Amino acid sequence: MQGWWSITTLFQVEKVLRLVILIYSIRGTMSSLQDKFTKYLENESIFQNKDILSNTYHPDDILHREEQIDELASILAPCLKGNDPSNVFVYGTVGTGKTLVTKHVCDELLNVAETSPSSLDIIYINCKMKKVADTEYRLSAKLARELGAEVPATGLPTDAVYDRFFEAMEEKEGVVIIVLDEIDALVRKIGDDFLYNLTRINDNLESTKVSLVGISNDLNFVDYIDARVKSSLSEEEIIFPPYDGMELKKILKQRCEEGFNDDVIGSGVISKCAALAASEHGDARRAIDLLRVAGELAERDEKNKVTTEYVDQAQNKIEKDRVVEAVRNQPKHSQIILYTIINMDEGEVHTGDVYKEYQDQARKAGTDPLTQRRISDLIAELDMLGVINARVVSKGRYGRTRKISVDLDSHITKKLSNMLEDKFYL
DNA sequence: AGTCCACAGGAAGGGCAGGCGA
DNA sequence: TCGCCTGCCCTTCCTGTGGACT
Repeated sequence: MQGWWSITTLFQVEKVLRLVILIYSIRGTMSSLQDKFTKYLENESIFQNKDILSNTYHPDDILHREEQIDELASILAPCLKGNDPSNVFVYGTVGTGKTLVTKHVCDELLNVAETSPSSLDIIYINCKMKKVADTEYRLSAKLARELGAEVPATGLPTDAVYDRFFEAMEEKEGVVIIVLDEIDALVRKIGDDFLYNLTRINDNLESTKVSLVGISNDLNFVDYIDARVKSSLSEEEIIFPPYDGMELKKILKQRCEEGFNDDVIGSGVISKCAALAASEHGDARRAIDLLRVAGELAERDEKNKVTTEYVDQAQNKIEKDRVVEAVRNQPKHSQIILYTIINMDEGEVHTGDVYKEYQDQARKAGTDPLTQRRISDLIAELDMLGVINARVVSKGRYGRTRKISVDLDSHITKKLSNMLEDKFYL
């Protein structure tokens, strides 16, 4: 028999102590969490109705878009008498109210159509949504499903899916309006053949009439589609100009009145949000985001007033969240490349240098490196995402390459680097 | 003016997984 | 079960590019 202070006993004592500490720390954390939640419940929220500050909220009164609403309504009105309206192409930069106005007019149309003799169906598709309109198969399957047909996620020949879509369309016996939001993304992914077929669909249908509403952020989009599609799609065009600072202020004021409690918004907050958003192409979505996030940050600090300092913090937070989320959703090798670029620490680097370094990092992460061709595409994708800045340059007889740099704040790159380091044990 | 470099980027196709229909 | 079809990720092969160098 060993003495009281034998090694085994010491280990046992240590284990018991660790357990006691763990229990106490868990109990401590739980009680502090409970305190936090209780305090949160006790504090009065600065928000009256936070949903109003969300981008999915549809206000009854859409400010500064009366002209566009009226125009779109006039174009689509013939469908109430069973006639096919002209195709419409709606365009304007991000956050100018295109989708909001289109949905608003469509909702009103459906309301009135309930009492009209002819049948009306409206299909709304956001072509930028992943797994929805990134292939011909998926888009035609989505349209067919919206019309009530059953189409499997894969397995059928594309022609068969087209057939089901046409059959479902024919069965409607009325007017169908197809709204394709972010239509430029659709064309970039699958070309304009599908769009051509859609614009010609009325030639092949007997009892149903179809009208297309295309919505695009890209003002030059129509320049790179087939001329026949262009003339057909752009029978009518509605342009959404960016909001100016004053218009944004009115929109924000409207949302503040309904979204926040009285006297919560400090002086200069609305003006600052409006000014920041106006400098980014008059983006109302951005302005509302800034306001909401500023409110959330103030509430987190247990303050009952949103000040301009919180708007600055909100601006940083939105940018940081956007980048981190975008990177988190990237494939493994894109993340390793980004980690490589961030840590090369040379300001601007070239594709060849990045590739050499990436090969080492990929092996460290326990994976086989991809080919340079594939990496070239992944670098281009990161550039498209706005995470890095990559521009093609010629170095004369030393070749053509991309100059790559990270175009982000140092605290964001640090956060990304740590996140990727932990993930891949680099 | 011609050559050369180091890629960019298009096209074609392989391999795999998932799903359908006979 | 098997053949066929899809999407996705990737490789291989190839042509094109633009400016420094000769």
